[in-house]
Amino acid sequence: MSNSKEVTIYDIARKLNISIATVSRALKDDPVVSKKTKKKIADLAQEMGYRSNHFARNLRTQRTNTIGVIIPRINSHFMSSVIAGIENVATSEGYNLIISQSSESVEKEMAGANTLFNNRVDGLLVSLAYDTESLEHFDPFIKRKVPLVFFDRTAEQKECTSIVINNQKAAYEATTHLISQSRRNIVYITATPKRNVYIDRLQGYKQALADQHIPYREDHVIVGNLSQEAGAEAAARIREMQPLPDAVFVANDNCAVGCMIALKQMGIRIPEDIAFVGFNNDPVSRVVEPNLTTINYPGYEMGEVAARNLIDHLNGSSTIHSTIILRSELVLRESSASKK
Amino acid sequence: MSNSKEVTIYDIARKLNISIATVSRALKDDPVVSKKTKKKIADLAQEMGYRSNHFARNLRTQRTNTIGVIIPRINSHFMSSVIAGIENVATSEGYNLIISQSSESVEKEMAGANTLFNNRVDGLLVSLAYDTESLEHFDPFIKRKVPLVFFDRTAEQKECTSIVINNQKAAYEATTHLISQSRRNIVYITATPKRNVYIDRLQGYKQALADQHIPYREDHVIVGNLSQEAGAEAAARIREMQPLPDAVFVANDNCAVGCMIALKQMGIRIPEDIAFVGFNNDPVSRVVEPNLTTINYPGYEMGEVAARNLIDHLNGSSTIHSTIILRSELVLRESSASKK
DNA sequence: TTGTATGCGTTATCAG
DNA sequence: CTGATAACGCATACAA
Repeated sequence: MSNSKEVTIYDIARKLNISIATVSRALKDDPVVSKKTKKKIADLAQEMGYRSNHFARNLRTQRTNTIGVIIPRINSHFMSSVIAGIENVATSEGYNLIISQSSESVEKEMAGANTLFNNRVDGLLVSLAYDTESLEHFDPFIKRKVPLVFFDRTAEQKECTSIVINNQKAAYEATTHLISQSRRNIVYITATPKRNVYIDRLQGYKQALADQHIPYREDHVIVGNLSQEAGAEAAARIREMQPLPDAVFVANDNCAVGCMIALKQMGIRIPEDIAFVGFNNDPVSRVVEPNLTTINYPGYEMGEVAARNLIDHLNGSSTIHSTIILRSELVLRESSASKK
Repeated sequence: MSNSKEVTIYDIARKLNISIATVSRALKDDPVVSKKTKKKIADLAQEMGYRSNHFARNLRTQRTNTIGVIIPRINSHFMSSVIAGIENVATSEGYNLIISQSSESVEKEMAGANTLFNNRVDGLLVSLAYDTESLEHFDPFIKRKVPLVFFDRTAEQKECTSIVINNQKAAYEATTHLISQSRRNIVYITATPKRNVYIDRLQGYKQALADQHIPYREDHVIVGNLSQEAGAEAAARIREMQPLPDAVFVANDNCAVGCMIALKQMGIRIPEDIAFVGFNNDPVSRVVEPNLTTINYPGYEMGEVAARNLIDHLNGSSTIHSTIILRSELVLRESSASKK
């Protein structure tokens, strides 16, 4: 049993007394080679444990069948769902995935982009770090015509598709919903509004207030990193506000939950005293008490759509959309019920 | 600006009037080439936008600098933490990751193994699907001496390292803790005890009962898929038990939470009527009310250790451990407080 | 310290 | 339908 040497098309050709060209063609299922020899070759390849050498092939064809993914953090419910969706489509289409985390750092994002560039990925899926501003580190891809698809945390970039939800509309609906529950003193907890998602949500919040003739108050916007801890800190600030706000809209369920728990410990009742709406429809939103009203953000689907779009692009079979907007919707739960 | 053609070491050599061998060596920082020429080459490479061709290199060296990962599901808190840990170590060591999800299906696991084999990954990190029994699909790797590291969901396999926690001990402690809180009628919710983790945990549960002279009752073991829904179904069964159990140990926080919520809706008080202990220290365990006592399972660390071990292995710098056991510990919270 | 020559396993071009 | 042969870009044994 010779198990330490790879079998190549040369080995197959030799045994069958034919040329490597024919073997290569047969293995590719090229219609030009006869069914008979094809079968012979396939059988022997199987028997000898042949596996094609991707490197030789890639070296020759200049393609890698690999997709690069750059994301801020892999271990959040939303992002891991996105990845799962991407993986699903990519695998079924014969693409491999190389994943790189930026950990919300521009430097790491640049390093990751560089690595993926050197790996010659066929295409790139990107969700940007919080404070990425310049997109220069993606120039090499653009120059080489490597297709780039942004999702969730996107940026304006010529010739690149973006996959998003309508963040402004979602935030508008969330806020309007709170107002419809007779809340008028509505705090908004968010991350720094630099990135599209946070800019748009803030916009939606403001617009909803304006449409209902409620003055926008800057001191009602609390900026943090949207962690559970940030939620608890926000709770402390809310506690001090005069008068006590009667609603809180949070750009992230996790943070909302941290805030709710902290407020409850202070004896504040939810939703009686303060109503809550979160964002993402993270599993915790159905565990916290009361259950959290939130925006359903279809992560898995977003991953599938992003991967599908990129692959279509690679196959040349894609009309280029500049932006794809997925449906999101408000999920009503107890945390935003009317005041008693 | 010629941006459509890749620059190679030939281009550099030609411009500098030296041989490609020297360029190749300089780029590898081979000590045999003089500092001066090295500098010249590095500068020009930079200026010309040279990037090394991994495929040509891999074709030559027979290494890929790629690690394959096979996991049941990427979108759980535990697994995405593991992946994050793996990614962190792998990237810093210059390895790429190819990730494949089995979705708990043996077939997909086999397909994934096959793909990764064809991709000639240098090494493999695996967490097995629920009901994988035969490990034949990993034979190709073993034959080719591709190192294999199992983590969490492991199996006995010669020459492979396993990274685990002491599941039996953890379950033993959890159960003993419940008994120490004066609970004696303890239900255990688990997945089918086929895979090591579930076999060991069941063993720990039984042992704890035995050591405290509490008879083991088969009808107190509820088997399901450990989802939140399974937890709710388990709650219905628990509700029917005569007498009502006074404690529940669950092999997974998510499922525990589903069960708790369902029981609470039935008017059963936690922990007064029934105490709970979960497993994993998932974020939901700190959100559910009362907060869930659980076993802290260090996912991120497990990912780091697994990747580190594999890479050490690849570098030949590893003493081969057959099993590495990470520390886990019981985290006490309100769900398992003493009866009033 | 540098250069020459060869092969890694494919695919693609041309000729039969 | 099949075969011979030239790239693809790099690393390295051997020579100088």
